[in-house]
Amino acid sequence: MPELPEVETVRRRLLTCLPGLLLREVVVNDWTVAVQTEQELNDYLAGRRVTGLRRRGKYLLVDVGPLEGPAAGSGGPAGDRAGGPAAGSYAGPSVAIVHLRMTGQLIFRPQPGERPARFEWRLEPATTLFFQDVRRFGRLWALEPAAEEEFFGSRGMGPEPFGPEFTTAYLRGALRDRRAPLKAFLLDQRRIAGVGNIYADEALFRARLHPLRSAGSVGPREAQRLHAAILETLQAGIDHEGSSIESFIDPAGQRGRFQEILNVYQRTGEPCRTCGTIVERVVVGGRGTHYCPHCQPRRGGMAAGSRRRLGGTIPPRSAKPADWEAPDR
DNA sequence: AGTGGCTCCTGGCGGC
DNA sequence: TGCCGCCAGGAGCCAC
Repeated sequence: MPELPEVETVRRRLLTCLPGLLLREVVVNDWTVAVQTEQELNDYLAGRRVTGLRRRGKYLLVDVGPLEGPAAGSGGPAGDRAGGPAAGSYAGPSVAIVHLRMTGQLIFRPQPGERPARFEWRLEPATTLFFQDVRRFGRLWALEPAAEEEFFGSRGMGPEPFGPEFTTAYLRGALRDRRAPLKAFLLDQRRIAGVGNIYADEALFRARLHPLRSAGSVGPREAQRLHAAILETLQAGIDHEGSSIESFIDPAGQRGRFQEILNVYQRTGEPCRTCGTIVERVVVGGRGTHYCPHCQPRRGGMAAGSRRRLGGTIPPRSAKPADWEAPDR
């Protein structure tokens, strides 16, 4: 599932082929992914040249320049408005915002693939950017650059992990007095933008913190460890071009490699790579959560309800399998 | 305000 | 073999 490293991988790949191309037309084939009408999307995006690609948390932003061609000086594209807030005669630069959610894929190629594209960007010279999305959770928006701040502000997006705001001091302050489990805290985009289920589990393992510890129980040194672990885990994800656990592929059809070095995520019942203890799974906030009970001990305050979730007893440390060998480190 | 739970959505999988 | 029900999860929404 696309999280910050996967979206960053998509951004970097598109950066090699998309800028400079003219977006001729946006075609919407599935209205569940389009928040606006096709007309409005085209009012903002059609007839414009791609000027850049950015990322904000798990959102991909495609910048386009002002309207080009014969329509540019004549009050914008023709055609009846289909309703909703109108771009009208807007001819300035715009930004397209894409969220891949669970299974969204942006595929850059000349021909459609086997799966139906939820939307298509017809480009010049003749190529198309296809948006495929099995579960149809992905979304596309188009707006004026001036509306971008409001777009993210209304969602309460937290700081970028690699931005200047995300410091150890910020993290300590954000954790303070929160009773929610650490895992739920990391998934909350209002606290830190871009962390999802895979990288939350992996960051907590790296920081040696139990996912059910209440956020407020984390001490200053632990917060420092968590801060470093979040950055290291996300950077490792980017370096490995994302995790292809379910369906992630980048715009060139390449799979990521981060799943090959996962420590705990979806490794329930397998030995921890560090100590050999069997990796366990618990549900936190409705999300599958994986951890090593030895490397991520329960000491420190546990979030409300977590004792019951774990059955009220400390799980016994599992014996190392006979054929287990310590990995080279 | 903070927190937890439900919902959307569909392919894959286990159980019968 | 075929059918049924469950599971996966990002983010928005709602209830407490």
